[in-house]
Amino acid sequence: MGQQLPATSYALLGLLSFGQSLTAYQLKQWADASLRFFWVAPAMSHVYREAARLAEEGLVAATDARDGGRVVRTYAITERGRSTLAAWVRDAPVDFPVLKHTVALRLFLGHVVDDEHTRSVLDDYLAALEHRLADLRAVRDSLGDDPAFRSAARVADWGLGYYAFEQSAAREAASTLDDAR
Amino acid sequence: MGQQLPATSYALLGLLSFGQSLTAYQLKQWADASLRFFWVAPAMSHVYREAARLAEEGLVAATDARDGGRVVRTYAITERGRSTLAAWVRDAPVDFPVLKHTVALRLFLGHVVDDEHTRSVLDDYLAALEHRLADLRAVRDSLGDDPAFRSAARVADWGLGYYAFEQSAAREAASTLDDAR
DNA sequence: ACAGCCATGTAACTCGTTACATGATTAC
DNA sequence: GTAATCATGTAACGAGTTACATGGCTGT
Repeated sequence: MGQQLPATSYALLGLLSFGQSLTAYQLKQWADASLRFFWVAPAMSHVYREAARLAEEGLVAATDARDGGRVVRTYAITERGRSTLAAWVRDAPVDFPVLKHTVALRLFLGHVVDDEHTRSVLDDYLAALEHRLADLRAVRDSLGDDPAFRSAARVADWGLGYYAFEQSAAREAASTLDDAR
Repeated sequence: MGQQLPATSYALLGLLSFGQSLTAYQLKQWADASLRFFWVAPAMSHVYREAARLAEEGLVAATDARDGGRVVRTYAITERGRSTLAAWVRDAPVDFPVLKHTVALRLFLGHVVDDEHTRSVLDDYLAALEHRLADLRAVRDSLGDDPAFRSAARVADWGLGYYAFEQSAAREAASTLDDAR
């Protein structure tokens, strides 16, 4: 009956709160397609460990099914899981987002290299942003205005705004670099 | 001659690249005042460990001075440290920022609670943002337009823009919650 | 005298990663 | 047949945290 799980556990538990039962493998896929935009996408082995822990805590129920020659383990959220999750979403104190922004760190240390190098880091970042933005846009489109995914859609919109901001900030930083010459 | 250090090591090494020698304690203070806005602020004990490692690698040089009855260990970046840092800033592949955004996660899971609870999470977040923004604004002001801190100032501006974006995104999310009623 | 900050670390632990290992199913 | 994907895990490690422990200096 351990409480106060790490946030990643709640994140995975949360993926099971949308109604479907999922295998650890599928959980990882959903994490890559959704959590990744505002949270860390946990490694496969991490997902297996977390799923096992949630099952131990009784927050999810595991069902083994035989699919031909192999056994597939599927997880479903339990009543207790649902209420534990709700309590966390409702009552946890807000904690401030943590950013691990390597590009910003390298910009911060720009004085140790020539500006053209920093400039090219920003260009690479802008290219990477383009890809992420396309991925997220696809996710957002798939959510549509289905009321079941309204909360997810809100976060997707937030993410789209964030990426757009990152683009403009990177472009702005690049232009101040160009001005400096 | 270990290479490819974790980014946090480069971050701390980078704090020593601004010209001053610092104790581990001061390193922690500088990290809290600067890195914190776009990177994790490492725990005190973490800083001590990293400082020791950097010294072992020859990237920083430690000097012990006697200050009355106690010994104070001060770190300065070495030539090798400076070139290692520059090589990382210049040549490391861009890696995409990772966000650990608990508020977004809770918004994502909004369907498990009543909207008013999600709404209050957003309000708490807006209040926290206000504080952060004030802190960062003070940092930004202290940098002025001193050319020695031009790169740092660019990142501070980026951060200010980010917090402003977060405010507008949180307000927007809050207003779609209100509309839903 | 006492509080609060400066200063330095160690120990134990958790989170999260990469590497390793295995094997069944599906599509070409 | 063979490659890709589905599926499940273990082992070893590294990053980062909190708790613990110590003691000097500084201001009131």
